[in-house]
Amino acid sequence: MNSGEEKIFSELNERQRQAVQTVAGPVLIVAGAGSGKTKTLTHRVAHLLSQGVPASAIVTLTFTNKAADEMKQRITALLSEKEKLTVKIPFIGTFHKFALSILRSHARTIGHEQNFSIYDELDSCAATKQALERLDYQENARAIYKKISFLKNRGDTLGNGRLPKKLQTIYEEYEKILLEQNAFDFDNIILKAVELLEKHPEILNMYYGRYTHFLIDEYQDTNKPQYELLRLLAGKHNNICVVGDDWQSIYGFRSADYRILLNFEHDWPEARTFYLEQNYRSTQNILNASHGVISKNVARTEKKLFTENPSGSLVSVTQFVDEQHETLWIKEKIFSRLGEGINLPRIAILFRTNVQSRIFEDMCIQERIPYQLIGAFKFYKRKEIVDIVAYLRAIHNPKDGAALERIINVPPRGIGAASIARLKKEQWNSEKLTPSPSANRIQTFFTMMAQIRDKAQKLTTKGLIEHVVHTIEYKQYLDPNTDEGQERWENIQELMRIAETFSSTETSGLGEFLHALQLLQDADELDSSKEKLTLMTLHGAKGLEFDTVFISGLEEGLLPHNRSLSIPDQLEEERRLLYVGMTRAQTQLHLTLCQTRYIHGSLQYNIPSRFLQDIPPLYAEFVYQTGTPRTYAGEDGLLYEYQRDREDDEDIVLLG
DNA sequence: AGAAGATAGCTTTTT
DNA sequence: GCTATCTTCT
Repeated sequence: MNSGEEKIFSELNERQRQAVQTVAGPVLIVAGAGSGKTKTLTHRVAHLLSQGVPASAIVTLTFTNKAADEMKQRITALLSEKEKLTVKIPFIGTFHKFALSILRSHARTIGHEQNFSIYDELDSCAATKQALERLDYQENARAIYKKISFLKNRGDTLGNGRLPKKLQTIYEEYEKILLEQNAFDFDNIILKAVELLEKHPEILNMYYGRYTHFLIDEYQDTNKPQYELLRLLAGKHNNICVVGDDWQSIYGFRSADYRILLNFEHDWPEARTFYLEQNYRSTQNILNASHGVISKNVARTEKKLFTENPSGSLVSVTQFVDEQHETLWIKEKIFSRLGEGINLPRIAILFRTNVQSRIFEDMCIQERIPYQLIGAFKFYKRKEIVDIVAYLRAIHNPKDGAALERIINVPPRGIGAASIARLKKEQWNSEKLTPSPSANRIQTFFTMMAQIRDKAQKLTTKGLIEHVVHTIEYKQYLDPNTDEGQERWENIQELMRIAETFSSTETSGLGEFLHALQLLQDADELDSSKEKLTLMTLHGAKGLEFDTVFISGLEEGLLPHNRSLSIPDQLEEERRLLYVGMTRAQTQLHLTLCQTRYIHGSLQYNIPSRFLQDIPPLYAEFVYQTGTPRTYAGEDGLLYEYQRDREDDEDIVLLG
C-alpha cells in the first residue's frame, strides 16, 4: 500500500472503508444524513484510480453541477502531488451532461444534426404553444408542457402509455416541432440517449468498451429514464456503485423515485449493501429528534443513525401568536448566537415555501444583517442574457424556432406579431413571405443573421458576442443611461467573460459553449466565505450543514403543505422534507410556528404541524401558546397529552 | 410598441 | 396580498 492508499483509508470508518474497497460488482451505499457520503464516494473514485482503473473508464454522475464541482475538487484534493500531474480526473458531471455527450456523438443516428439546440423550459413552452396553434387548440401551453414533461420523467413516453387522445396528438406534434427545429428539450436529452442505446446495440457495445465503472450520487433522486440509462450502460460490467438515502428523497414531485433505490438489490442480485449510520454532523438530541420524525414513515429502509458527538442542547419548538413575533424571536436568537461566537455563515433560516422568505428579508434589511437568499435571482434567466444567448443559438442552429421568435423583433425592427405568426407557420422560411408588409425588414434580418453566421467561423465565442451586440446595437437598446440599463449591460459583459474563460479551459466552439450554458441554469452559488446569513427553502438545504438552524412555519397547511394533506405518499415526502431540514443542524435546532399567519393576503389560524408530535419530548423543549392542544406520539404510536410542567407557557416573554 | 389596467392563481426545482 | 401574464389602450 503506497502513501496515497494509506491516505485514502486512514480517514474512513470501517463501513466506509468496506464500501470503498468493494471495487467489483454492484454496490449500494445507504448513507444517512451527515454520514460522510460524499467522502466515501470521492475516496472510492481515488481508490479505483489507484487500483489501475483508467480515469477514462470511470463515470461519476450527480444531479446538479454544484455537486459535480464539489466532488471534482475533493477528488483532486485526495490525489498526491505526483498523481495530480499524472492521473486524469474521470468524468464527473450531471446525468444530462453525460447523456448529452452521447447525443453529440450520435445526433445524426437519431435524425438530428450536429448543431442541435437545447430547449429550456421557456423554449419548450414556445414549442408547445406552436403545436397548439397548428392543431388549433386553445389549451394553456405551459400547463400542457408541464404535463408532457411530467409524463416523460415518469417514463410514459409516446407509444408507451395510453394517453388521452388529445394530449397524445399535442405530444406528437410537439415532438415533431422539436425535430424540425433540431432541438432537444431537457427531458429528451435523457430519453433520446436511452432510445439510441436501445435501438443500436453496436453503439451500446462501443460504450461497454469505453466505460467500465459507474458511480451515482443521490441515487434516491433518480427517475425512471435515468435509471434505464444506467441499466443499459452498466449492464455489461455491473460495476455500479450507487449512494443515496431514501429518507432524504424530496423530489418526488419531479418524478424522482426512491423505490429505485429500494429495488437496487433486486435489480442487481449480486449487490453488496453497506449502511453508513455513524453521523458526524449533529448532536445526539438533534439526531434523536429527527429520528423520531422520520421513523413514522412506512416506506423506507431500516437504519438507526448514531453519533459520538455530545448530546447538546434540547431542540426548541416554539409557538408564537403571529409571524411578527416569530421573526422577532429568531432575530434575538441570531444575535445571541453571534455573541457566542457563531458567525452568520454558520446560521440558516429554512422554510417550506418561497413566500415565507419575505418577512426574514425585511428583518435582515431592518437589522442590517447581511443575508443571501438562495434560489432567488438567476443569471441565465435574465432577459438580456437570454436575448444574446438566443442570437448565438439562432446563429449556430438556424432552425432554432424558439430563439428566432425571441430575437426577430428584439431590438424592435418593426416586425409585427402577424408576420411572426406567419413565419412560424412557414417554419421560418422567409422566402414564402413576400406579400407581407414587413417582408423587407424580415429579409434584412435574415440577411444580417447569415452574415453574422459567416463571420462566426473566424471568431472566438467572446468575439462573436461582441460582434452580435455591436451589429444589433444592443447597448443602445438597453439604454446605459438608466441604472437598469447599466446593470444589464454589465451582465452582458459578464457573459463575455464567461465565454472567454470557457474557451480557454475547454477546447471548444460555439456549440459546446451553448450546450454547457443551457445545462448551467443557476449561477447563484452558496457562498459561505462571505459574512452572510442564509435564507432558503428546505429543498435548497439538502446536502448542506449549519451550526444553527431555524425552521419556520411548522404548521398544518404549511409543513405538511396543504396540497399534500390528502395524498399519503406526498405526506411522507413532507415528513422527509422536515427530516432533511432538521438534520442540517450541527449544534442548535430551533423549530418555530405561529397561531396566525397571513397567507395569500388573508389571516389564517394554524394548528401545530402533526410532525411535531413525533419529536420525543425527551430531546426537545416545547413552548406553546395558551389553548394549543399539546400531544405527542408515544413509542406505541398512540397520542399522549404533553406532560412537561411549565407554568409560564401562557406568557411567552418576547425580547425586544 | 410600450404602458397602464385586468385577472388569475398561488409548493417544492434541476437539467 | 403579491406578482406574473394577458389585454387593452394610447
